[in-house]
Amino acid sequence: MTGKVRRIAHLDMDAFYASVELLRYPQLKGMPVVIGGGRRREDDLLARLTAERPDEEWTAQTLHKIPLDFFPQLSDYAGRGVITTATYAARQFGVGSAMGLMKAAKLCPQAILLPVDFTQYRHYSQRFKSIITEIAPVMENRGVDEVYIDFTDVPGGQRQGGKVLARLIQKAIFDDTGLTCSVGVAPNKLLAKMASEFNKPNGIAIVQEDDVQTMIWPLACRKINGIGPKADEKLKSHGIGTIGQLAARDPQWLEQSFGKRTGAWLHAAAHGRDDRPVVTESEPVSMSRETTFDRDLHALKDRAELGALFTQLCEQVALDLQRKGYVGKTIGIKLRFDDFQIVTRDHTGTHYTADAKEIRRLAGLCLKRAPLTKRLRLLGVRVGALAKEDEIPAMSAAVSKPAKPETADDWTGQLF
DNA sequence: TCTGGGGTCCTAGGACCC
DNA sequence: TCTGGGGTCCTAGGACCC
Repeated sequence: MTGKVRRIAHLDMDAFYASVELLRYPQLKGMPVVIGGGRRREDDLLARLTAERPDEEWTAQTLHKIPLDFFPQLSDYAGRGVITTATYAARQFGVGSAMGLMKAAKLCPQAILLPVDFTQYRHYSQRFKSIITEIAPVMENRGVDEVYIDFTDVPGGQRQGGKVLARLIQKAIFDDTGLTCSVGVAPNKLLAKMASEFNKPNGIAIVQEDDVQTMIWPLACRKINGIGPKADEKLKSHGIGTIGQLAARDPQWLEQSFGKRTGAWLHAAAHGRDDRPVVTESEPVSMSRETTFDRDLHALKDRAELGALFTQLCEQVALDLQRKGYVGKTIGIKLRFDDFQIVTRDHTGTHYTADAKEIRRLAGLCLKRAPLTKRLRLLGVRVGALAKEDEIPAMSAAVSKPAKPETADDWTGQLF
């Protein structure tokens, strides 16, 4: 028997949000459907339902019972927002993730627009992940619909390069949830991630060390997880379009052009090298809440509205922290102006807190340091430098002194 | 009628300490 | 009256990912 080799899988649920919605509304099968529009859409829906079907009581918890004919077609929708997921039928029309709803409406006006229902998606997320860990315990979370799995020491994980185990997991997930996924198995996370895209949907792809030249080098650099639009553009400006072209460049030249660290990483990635482990546990670094307004707001003219929203965001972040048992030391704000410029301000305090009023007070101080001449499109509140509530570092043991009430006047009370 | 929300990590300069 | 490094923390911005 030959020795074990490292086998890492990347598993990606197919059109996850949309597929979960299809479980709820099977009659949508084969039809173009997009999910998106943000949370406010839920509120709008609830308001409409309450108005138009008053005989039933509608809350966020009963949202999943909304009759299908309540949802608009894209052509009837007027509002801000982007697509989170599109069904494969909708993708045929060229619509896809992160596309603005207005643009999508032009490409596929007949698509049904469903609001996001995170509660439901989280439920299915936990289900498919627990199925995986029962079979292969070393799993790393990559958001709600993706994981890495270490196949190396799992029984059967070496057979046919991982194909047998991948198929077993696929089947177990489908039998339990009715959802399909795509799996790539390779010597490391970098290659596994790329491989999982090869045979979507409901596919499996196996990449071996020797396959890098034939299977990876023809791909665009953008397929490397970590090369985004900016890096891709820069690579193209140097005549580098494919991973093979990147691999052919002198590593010294890469380090000179992209910086020591990035250059070395680019070189390694292009050769399919990556030794990052599969990490099963991690602590959160920050928690935040942000919201894009229905219309751009003015710091002074819309002061009351902004002040109320600001307080609400602080309360939501505080609740998130408390629910998960965290406290934080750095409080920050984020503003997006009407021209899409983003500004952040933060402040690291002397003690940890998860108290809404204290967060509100410190975020208010941050706000006073931010420029507020342009109209605002988005407002966010963030708490960072987190610690577990029951494991606060001894040096700064003082926790969340409740904020003084006088702070309430806030929203730029100082300005102008 | 362009462009969500929640994250992580990196960089770079300045403060401050030894 | 001159001129060090190294290390860490903080802040702001930006790239990138799901």
